Amino acid sequence: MSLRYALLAALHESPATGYELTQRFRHRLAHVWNASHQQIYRELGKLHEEGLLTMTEVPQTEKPDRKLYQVTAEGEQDLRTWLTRPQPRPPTRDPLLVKLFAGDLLDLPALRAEMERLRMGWEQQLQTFQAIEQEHFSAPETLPQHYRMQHLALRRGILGIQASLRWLEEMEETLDQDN
Amino acid sequence: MSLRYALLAALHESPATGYELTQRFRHRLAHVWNASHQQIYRELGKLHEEGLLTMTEVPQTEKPDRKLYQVTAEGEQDLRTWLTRPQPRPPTRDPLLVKLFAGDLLDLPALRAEMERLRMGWEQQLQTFQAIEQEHFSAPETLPQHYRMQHLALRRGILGIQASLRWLEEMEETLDQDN
DNA sequence: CCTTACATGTAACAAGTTACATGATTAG
DNA sequence: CTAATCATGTAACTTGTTACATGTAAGG
Repeated sequence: MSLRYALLAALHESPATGYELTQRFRHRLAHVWNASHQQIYRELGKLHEEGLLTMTEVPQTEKPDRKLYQVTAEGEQDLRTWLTRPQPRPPTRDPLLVKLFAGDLLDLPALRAEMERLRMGWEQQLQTFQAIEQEHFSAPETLPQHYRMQHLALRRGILGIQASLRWLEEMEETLDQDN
Repeated sequence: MSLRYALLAALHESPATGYELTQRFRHRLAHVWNASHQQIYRELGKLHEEGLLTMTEVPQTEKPDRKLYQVTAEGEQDLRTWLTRPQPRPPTRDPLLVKLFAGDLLDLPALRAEMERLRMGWEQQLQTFQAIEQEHFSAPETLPQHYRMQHLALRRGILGIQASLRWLEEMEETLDQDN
């Protein structure tokens, strides 16, 4: 349900094509809402049908035409209404934690390898996030509300990853004791 | 895909009915893998068809018969194999973070109210988790591996919530500056 | 030569949600 | 009288994933 509102919010920031939105979701929105290009194109189609978006075809030579979407007044109103409604918090579904419940069936070397891969991934993502923070949000007080809110979303990502890394350390300690 | 393995792991711990599994998922597995009773019954049916579980009907008077499921050798092997394969980390999809990207359309009073509700929910869950930790995991070194792994999953939940609460504080500060 | 970026999709399937259905017993 | 616990499900729908499809241009 939230995908449509994520799209409306992203398009409210600035009009875009499905392709551009896919990039935004992959990069700036990776720590907020995940969506593949298939989902995005499908949802854009629906939103357009329902009159929440306008679509303008921008012809190109030698490439498929770009389809530029913008939020309509109705779309903005829909988003506004959604924003006032309390949203459920996302359910937890983590395959790695599932593994921990398999007890003695666990393959410890494989688990350690997986943890190591995870750690590298998280550390890299943390660096990316911190670089963005330095570049765009180094003086938060001076920023307009719009950007401060985005900064808060990024902070969430950073704090989450830091907690994950601390947890990994705890895990490694426990596994070392076990041996 | 992981739901089936969560079920196999839970049933490996001890055989159970769909109803009992639903309770476990709601309580002990809430911070690991979420699933509703409909999903659980459906998946148990499939797993049984595929021969990964055996099912024994236990007659009861005046109530529907209980269907007790147990993992077969094949099921255990399937779980073992899955455990050695690296799993993707769960994608992020958080409606509250989506809201932060709506910029000037955000309804700040509604946001504050939502944060307050969230905070209460998290604090309560944290207390629950910490109570479980004290009761079952106060001397982690002395526990068998099986329980130590479950403790690690719980630690993940605790660290995650603590990070969430710290983030909420940051948010409140920012909103207060804004006014 | 191969991959990445650009730019759009369709089709089939798997997973997750919401609503509905039944029926006894116990606790407040 | 009402709600919760026990115990099972079906049906319809929405969301998310995976695989396939097309075609150019630029960079290493």
